[in-house]
Amino acid sequence: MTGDEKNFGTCPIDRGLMLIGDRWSMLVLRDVQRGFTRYDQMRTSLGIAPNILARRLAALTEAGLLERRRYSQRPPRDDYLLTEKGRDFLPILAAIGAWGRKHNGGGALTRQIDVETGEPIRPVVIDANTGAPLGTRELRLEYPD
Amino acid sequence: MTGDEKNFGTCPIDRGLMLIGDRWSMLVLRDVQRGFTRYDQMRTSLGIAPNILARRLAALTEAGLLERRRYSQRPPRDDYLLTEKGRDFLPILAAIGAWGRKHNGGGALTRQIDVETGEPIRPVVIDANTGAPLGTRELRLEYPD
DNA sequence: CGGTTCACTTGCAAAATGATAGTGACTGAC
DNA sequence: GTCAGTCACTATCATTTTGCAAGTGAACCG
Repeated sequence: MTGDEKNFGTCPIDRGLMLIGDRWSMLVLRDVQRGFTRYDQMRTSLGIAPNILARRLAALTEAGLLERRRYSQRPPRDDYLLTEKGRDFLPILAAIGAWGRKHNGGGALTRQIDVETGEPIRPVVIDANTGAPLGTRELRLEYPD
Repeated sequence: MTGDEKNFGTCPIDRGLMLIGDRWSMLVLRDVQRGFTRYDQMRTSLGIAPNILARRLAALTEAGLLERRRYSQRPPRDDYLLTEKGRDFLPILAAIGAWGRKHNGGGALTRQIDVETGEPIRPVVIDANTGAPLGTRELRLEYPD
């Protein structure tokens, strides 16, 4: 370990970012979660250029985070739904949101409320093995053979 | 709520992504966590163009996730350290890594090991109020007044 | 048949990214 | 003291991506 070797390809973070490593993709996912599943809803909600949105939707569909579904035969119209892969990413968006609220959160911001308790959620990343929040215990990197 | 209003500015995810919404920034943060705190270590580790790395480091420093520290007077050399804001983001990188491993994880990948238990960590985002993993309970969005 | 909605596509300008070469401060070796 | 070498960039230019504005085509509604 000299500190200057490439580890492209073996890093799971990199693998994740290959599929959604840009701002618009994440915001599209957020919109779909909110129920803005149609092209025009997203376009007006995000204020994104139409060609860019079309490309992002195609990329996210290609990457398997979204799938197109025909929700109306007449007129023929599709919307975009989260796949399991896409739904699995939503907790990360919530964590980014919590971080954004803490560190860049001037003014009133939207919150996610747990319907049952009525309380705003407070997303925290823990290690499922120990139950401890990440950042509270010492970690070490292990490289593959 | 008709489904087509703009909520730019009140979304905490958006606020978060304003500060680190791109691939290189996240990979730089990852490298700093690994102990690659110097310019040339990151450049060779990431395979990034020098001008791009310089710009990312400046942006991350400007955004308050990194800070420059003079670690040698002769020759004068700086490295980049995580601020609290930057350290707070690391659990999110771990969560992205877990997602990348699950959904785009062919081949052997690096892992983070809990030093005390010797086990690989399994990052999960929970709601600190209920302790339940996100995605297991129903949520609702609340908009600010 | 004319107007409207939805979901884009096309064409072009602007901005970001990336490759390559070069610069300047310094060190350490001869 | 000069000379190769390291480190941390900057400068220049090509390529790629993004973004805006306008247009297109299918379908429906009156």
